[in-house]
Amino acid sequence: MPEPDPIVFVVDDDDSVRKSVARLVKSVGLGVETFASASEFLTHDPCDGPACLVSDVRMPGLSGLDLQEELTAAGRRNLSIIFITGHGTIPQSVRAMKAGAVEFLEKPFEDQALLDAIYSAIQKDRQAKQKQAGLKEVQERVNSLTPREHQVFSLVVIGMLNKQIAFELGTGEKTIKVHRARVMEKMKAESLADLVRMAVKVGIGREK
Amino acid sequence: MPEPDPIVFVVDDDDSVRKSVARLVKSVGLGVETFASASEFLTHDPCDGPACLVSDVRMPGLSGLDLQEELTAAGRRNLSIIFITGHGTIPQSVRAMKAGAVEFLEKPFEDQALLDAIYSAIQKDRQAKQKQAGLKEVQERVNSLTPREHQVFSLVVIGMLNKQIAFELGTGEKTIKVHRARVMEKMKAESLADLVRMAVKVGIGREK
DNA sequence: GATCATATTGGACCAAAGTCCAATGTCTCG
DNA sequence: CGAGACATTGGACTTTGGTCCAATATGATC
Repeated sequence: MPEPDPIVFVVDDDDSVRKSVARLVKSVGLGVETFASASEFLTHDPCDGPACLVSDVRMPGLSGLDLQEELTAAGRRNLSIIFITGHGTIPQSVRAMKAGAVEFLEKPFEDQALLDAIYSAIQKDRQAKQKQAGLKEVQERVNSLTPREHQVFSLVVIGMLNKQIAFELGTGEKTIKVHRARVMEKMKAESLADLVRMAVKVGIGREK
Repeated sequence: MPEPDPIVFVVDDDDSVRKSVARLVKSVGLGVETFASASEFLTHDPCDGPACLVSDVRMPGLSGLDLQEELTAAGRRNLSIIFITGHGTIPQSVRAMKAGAVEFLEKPFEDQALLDAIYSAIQKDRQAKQKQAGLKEVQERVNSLTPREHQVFSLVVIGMLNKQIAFELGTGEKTIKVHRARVMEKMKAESLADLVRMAVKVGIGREK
C-alpha cells in the first residue's frame, strides 16, 4: 500500500506567517494545509498519513499550548507538534516540551531549522502511527475473543499449562485445548511465542 | 531489601544557592549532597538508590547542559535532572528538555515548585533504575549462554519447532532439546512464555 | 596428559499440546 | 417453535516437548 505524502498543518493567526511557512514547506515538496486558529484546526478530520503540526503559541482564542492539550486529551491522534513564537517564555517552552512537542522555535528562525524540525516531527509521527496501527490490529483480535477465550488467552500467555488453566477455570483440560486452538486461530498466531508477543504488545499478563 | 533513602545532588557554583537548596531539601527529610562544579560532580560515584540532580545551567567550566550531555554519554546512569537558572534562554530550556530533563526553573522560584520537581524526578529515577535492574539481570543470563545456546534461544523465541531448529542449524532434534533445556535453566524461565517475555525485554527476535 | 566446558547424539519414557470428530447447551431471529 | 450461529464440553489419537539415563568428540587450559 502506497503511503500518502506527508502533510504539514500550519496554525497561525498571522496571515503572512502562514503564507511564508506554507511556501517554505511546499518548496521542499511536502503537502501543506493552513488554519487561522486552533479551533479551526480542531474541526479538521484526522489524517491517516504521516503529518505534523506547526503552530504559533500566542493566538486569539485557544493558544497553541491549549491546542496541544486538546489534541492529547482527545487522544485519537498523537500529532507531533512544532511551536513557533515571537515572544515566548521559558515556562511556555518547558510546558510544550513536557507535553511532547518536538521543537520550540523563536522567531526569527532559520528556514532550515524549521525544516529540520518538520522532518524530525514527520519521522516521529510516522513511527508512532505505525506502532499504533500494529497495536490496534492486535487489539481488535483480542476484542473478537469470547469471554472464555479471553480468560484462556490471559492464562496461556503467563505460561500456565492447560491442566492448570482447566483447574483455575473449573473445567476440563480438553475444553481448554479447544479454546486455546480458537485463540490461536482468532489471534492469527502461528506459535505460542507469537501469542506471547501479542500479549506483551497489548499489555496482558505482565505479572503473574 | 530495604531501599536506600533518596538523595538529591545539587550542583551550583553559587555557595548561597547550594546552601539554600540543601536546607530546603533537608527540611522535607531527603538526603542531599552538594558540588561546586559539574566536573566535581562527575568524579562522584554513581549511587544505587533513587536520586536526582538539581543543577544550575550557567557555571564556570562545564555548564549544566554540558554536564547533562556528559552523563548521558557516559551512559552508565540516567539521572533525572532539574535545571535552575537565573538568566536562561528558551533554546537552553528546549535543549535541556529534549535531553530528558524533568524541569527547567527560572529563579526566583517557589520552594514548592522545586520540591514538586524533585519528587517527580526521584519517582522517575526510581522507575528507571528498577527497569534497568530487571533488564540487566536478563541480559546477564543471556550472556551466560554459549554461542550454540544463544542460537537455539533466538530460534525458539520466534516460535520455531525443535525439528525446524535442528534443520536450520544442521543438527539433530535431540541435540536441540538438550540445548533448549539448558537455555530454560540458564535463563531461569519457568515456561516458554517466560522465555519469550525475556527475549522481548532484551530485544531478541523481534521479527522473523 | 588430565581436567573442564562445549557440542553432539542415543534410548526409553512421560507429559503436554494439537487434531479430528461428536455432542451439548444457549442465544437470537424469523 | 424451529433454524442457525455460537460458545461450550467431551473422547480418541498423533505430534511435540521435556526428562531421565548415558556416551562421544573437540578444544582450551593448567
